[in-house]
Amino acid sequence: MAVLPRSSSSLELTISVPGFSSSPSLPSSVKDLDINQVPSGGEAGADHEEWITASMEDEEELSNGGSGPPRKKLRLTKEQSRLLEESFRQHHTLNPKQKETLALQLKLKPRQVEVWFQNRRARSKLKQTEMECEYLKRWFGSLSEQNRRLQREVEELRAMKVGPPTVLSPHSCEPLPASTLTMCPRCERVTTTSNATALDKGSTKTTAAALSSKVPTPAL
DNA sequence: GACGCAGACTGTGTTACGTCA
DNA sequence: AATGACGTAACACAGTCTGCG
Repeated sequence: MAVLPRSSSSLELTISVPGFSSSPSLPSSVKDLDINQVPSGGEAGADHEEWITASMEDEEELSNGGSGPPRKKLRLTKEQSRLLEESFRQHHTLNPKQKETLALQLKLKPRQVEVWFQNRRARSKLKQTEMECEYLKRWFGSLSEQNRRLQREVEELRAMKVGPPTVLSPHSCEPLPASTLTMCPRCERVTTTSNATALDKGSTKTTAAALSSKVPTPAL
């Protein structure tokens, strides 16, 4: 049997939350979390996994005999789960040939392999969505805090009646009137109404704060 | 008994393919 | 021969049910 590669081409979600990179309050499950990682830890009854019910190979017609026996449920063995996970890491969908091969290998029915992959895809997606939700909540909190800081700074500057920040024009090396500086509300880039490049080397407190605190786009 | 996990099922939408007028 | 309508099978997905620990 071929040894499957460890590194996967599967879904990988790496999250770094601005301002939370080393926060002790940030659960390690959120930062750098790989949802494809098989949860480790002592599985209850680790080796007892057998078919909880009798093997289902020869009784697929029994389950729907009108008032037949209740739906039976198998429990995959650790080895079966491991192989399925490895396969899932390689590709999230199976073509009929792969499904058949895997089913033979696992001594399962192709339908069971198919169902397992369907569930695995669905639950991966669910986990990913939950993580993204959590991430966005934290990001929102970070941005809110940043917004408060900036508002406070603006208030302080207003209270001090500090003159507008001085920015040198890259062309003339003359100070630009700060009244031409604007903050784009959508992209949060500082621009000037008269010369958009004027701020490239801006060094005032306000602009430096605005630029250094610019939050990177989340890599989701 | 409540709860979460995971295997299984159901309903629906999409796509590919064959048939026929 | 080319084309569009139609039926069917296979598949993926979302939602749900349900057995089990």
